[in-house]
Amino acid sequence: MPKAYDPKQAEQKWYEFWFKGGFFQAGKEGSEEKEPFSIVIPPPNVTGNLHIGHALNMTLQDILIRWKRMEGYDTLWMSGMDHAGIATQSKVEARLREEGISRHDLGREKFLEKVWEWKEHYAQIIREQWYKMGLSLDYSRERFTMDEGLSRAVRKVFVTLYEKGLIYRGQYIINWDPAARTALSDIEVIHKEVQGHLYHMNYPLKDGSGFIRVATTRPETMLGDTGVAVHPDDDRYKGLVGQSVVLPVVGREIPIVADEHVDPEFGSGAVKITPAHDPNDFEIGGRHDLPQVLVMDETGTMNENAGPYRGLDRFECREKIVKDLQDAGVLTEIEEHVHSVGHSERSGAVVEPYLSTQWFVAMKPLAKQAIRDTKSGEGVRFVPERFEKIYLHWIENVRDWCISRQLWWGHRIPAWYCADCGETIVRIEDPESCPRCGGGKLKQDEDVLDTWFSSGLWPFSTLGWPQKTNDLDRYYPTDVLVTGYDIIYFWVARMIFTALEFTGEKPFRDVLITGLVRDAEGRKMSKSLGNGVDPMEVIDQYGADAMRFMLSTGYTPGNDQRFRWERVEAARHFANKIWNASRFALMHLEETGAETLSLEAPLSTADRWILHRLNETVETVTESLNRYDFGEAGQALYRFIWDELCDWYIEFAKRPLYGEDEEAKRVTRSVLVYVLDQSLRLLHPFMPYITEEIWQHLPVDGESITVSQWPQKNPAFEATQAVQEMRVLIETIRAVRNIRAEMEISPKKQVELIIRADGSVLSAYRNNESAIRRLCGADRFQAGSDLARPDKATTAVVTGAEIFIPLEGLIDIGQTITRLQDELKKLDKEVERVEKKLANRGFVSKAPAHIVEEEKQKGAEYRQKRDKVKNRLKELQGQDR
RNA sequence: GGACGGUUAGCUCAGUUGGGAGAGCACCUGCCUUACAAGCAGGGGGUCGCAGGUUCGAGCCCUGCACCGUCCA
Repeated sequence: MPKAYDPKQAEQKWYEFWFKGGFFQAGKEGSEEKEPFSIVIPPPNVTGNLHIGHALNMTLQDILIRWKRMEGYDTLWMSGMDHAGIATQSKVEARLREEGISRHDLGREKFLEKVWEWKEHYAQIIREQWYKMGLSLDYSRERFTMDEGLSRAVRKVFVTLYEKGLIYRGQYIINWDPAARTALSDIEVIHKEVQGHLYHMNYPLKDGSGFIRVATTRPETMLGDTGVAVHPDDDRYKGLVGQSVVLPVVGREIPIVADEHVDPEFGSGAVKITPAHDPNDFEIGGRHDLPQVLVMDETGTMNENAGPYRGLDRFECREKIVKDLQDAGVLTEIEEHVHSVGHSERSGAVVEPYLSTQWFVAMKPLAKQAIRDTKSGEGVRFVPERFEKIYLHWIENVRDWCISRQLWWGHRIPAWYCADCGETIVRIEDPESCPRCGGGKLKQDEDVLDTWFSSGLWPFSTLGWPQKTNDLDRYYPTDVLVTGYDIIYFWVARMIFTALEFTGEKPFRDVLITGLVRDAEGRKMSKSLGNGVDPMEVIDQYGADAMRFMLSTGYTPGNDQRFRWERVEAARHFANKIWNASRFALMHLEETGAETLSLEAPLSTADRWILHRLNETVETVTESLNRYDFGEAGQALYRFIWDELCDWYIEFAKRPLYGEDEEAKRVTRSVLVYVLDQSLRLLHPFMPYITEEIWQHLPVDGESITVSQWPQKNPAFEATQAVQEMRVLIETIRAVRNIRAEMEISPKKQVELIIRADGSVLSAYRNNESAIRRLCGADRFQAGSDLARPDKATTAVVTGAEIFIPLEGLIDIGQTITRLQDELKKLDKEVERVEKKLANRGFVSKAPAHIVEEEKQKGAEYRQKRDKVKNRLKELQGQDR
């Protein structure tokens, strides 16, 4: 094995091995008796490359799947991608634009061919990125939202909801994206605070008796005004209700109406009403039968109703109309005003509230069951819990969902209109003729469905629904969904509604919510800032395992994390550490091969200690994963492997391994192989490649670590005595090293070590003499209960023992005195603290007995240590004079 | 305006039923010691945002405030 781990060489090799071995495939022969465990992938958009957020999300899922697979479940990680309507279509259109053509030049059919080509191209890129990340997706089941099967599911849902009256078509104010030229749903609109203006205008009363003053942030919409509204209780305007004003520029006569909805506190208390360009005005207009006048077209350009402003962009129009109205004395005041303006989530364009005919889903009836479930505690469990409130608040206030999009790329709405009688026909199968008049002139609705309509069916449509397939039966409902908090409304909530409605079950038991991966400065990664991190670049530089470990550990669930290259580097160092520990182990295994661990064999203190600690680590890692606490699991593994296995166990093991005692060698090798094997298994879900690479070198049975058994806690490994002994040994070795460092004793120089102790502590020293000699750099060693204090020796005191290092006069005693005085100060403080606590009657009577007992023991230890230090000081100070 | 998250070592962050403040990186010192210099050994560094409260005991629970951030209206 080479000195450093080379990810590139391992990654491709093992991924191919796994892939060919079919380890990722669910429901293979022999898995019938296993319990199923399933996750569906949040399908990435086929728009392009995966970003680091995907890498995080996918890594977490892969950890869960690999872990459960090792625990013996029949695991399914459903693979697939999303057609991503607007996003994909606009990318393809942009590409075409470079060639100087528009989608209209091509026509619908030809354009869609181009999009399918694009899809195939990027799907392959995405698959390759999945491979590189080491993901154990079931590729044999990969789905696409526009597959035939999934499209059937979409139609089935659409038709069923239509027949129940939960899908309807109508003319309402929707959010219009003038750049993408399509309707949007409410949640596709991002509201941003914008510094704008409030324009005050005086509309002249028809009878010439004066003006009524209105205020607006959007003066260009005045062209579409069809009324002025005031609050019915507003005394200022009581006499004016029922009268008319003459709309400036347009000359239209419009009524003054009274409506409860008007806020008398805002502006002058009178508002202009533009029913075709504002949702509130639409409502008010409806109540008062006001006409609806659209003044813009679908691109945000003023139309023929805008009179002289026709042909102007809406923002140009604003500037011009403000000037004109000022000149005319209508617009009398402009105030600075901060208000919230909707922007398209996709195109970034300012969204236009726009009157148009669209399809909607009535959400309230669908939300009912989901709300009931959550309130009764039977709903989907959110991890972390706090996201449940966010979800609940949204479903309780959900509004109807505009699902039609004026795009070509997507599921075409299964509605046909009869040219002869005007009938609307909604069918799963394409109709041949009109069922009402028998006419054959049917035209399908031009629009497609919101992408999220099909994504909302993902957990069951991918498993074959509406057909009753084996997969659906076996793997549905799924166990957990892993996704970001940014799509709780878009996706998670909608999956829950539709699943409850169409399958009668929750789509998943738990939903694990992840935070965002931000840049090192804490900013959101974005294309415009150019601060995004490409996961492929990270893998290229540090390996997939390092990236996975960095992303999945060391942060809090649900919180954002910052991407820092130093942390990836630290993860790579960790991988390398394991690599070298394994090299060490394999070096000693070469000659003899495998050894089976036997607890009957004469195990050393270190052997029993590391097995005990392994036991605890198995428990911590398993329990943490059960809680989805990847950070804790990762930390436990890091500490165990680096601090305990490498820094202590292996150092202790060197004595027997390099020694002459063949039995001791055998025993040590058996423990080392066992602990390494088990550690690699625990680490495998996090770092699949390096663990497989090493595991394949180890003399253990099994085809692949991927399908090896997950470690179990072994009660026979309990060894509290060994833990106590190791504590003393480690404390002693540290004390000696500390002395050596402070006294500047060269690492090469051997010293003499005399330890005074008795009872079990003494036997611990005697049993581990050679390890202590090695790790303390002591070529002469004595331990006993009644050893004489040597002259000219420096001293340290550890729990239950005194340590002497004779120094042959080359060291000044003053240094030792200073060190012991510092030590004494610390101990005095500790003793004082404990005694104060124990003197507190409240503490002794109210604190739990075991806590009080612990304090007493600590107190005894500190006092004992302190007394020893004091005695030594006295002796030394006497000697110094 | 409402809700939520954050504020802990120079930096990035852990800290799970309240019981002696931790990690990684950075920093200082000494080491190419026969797994690993991507390493080893030793070391310095924090009034846990502020103010109250509950408790024998608060980084952790309660109240208020400040600042940063997110979502919703």
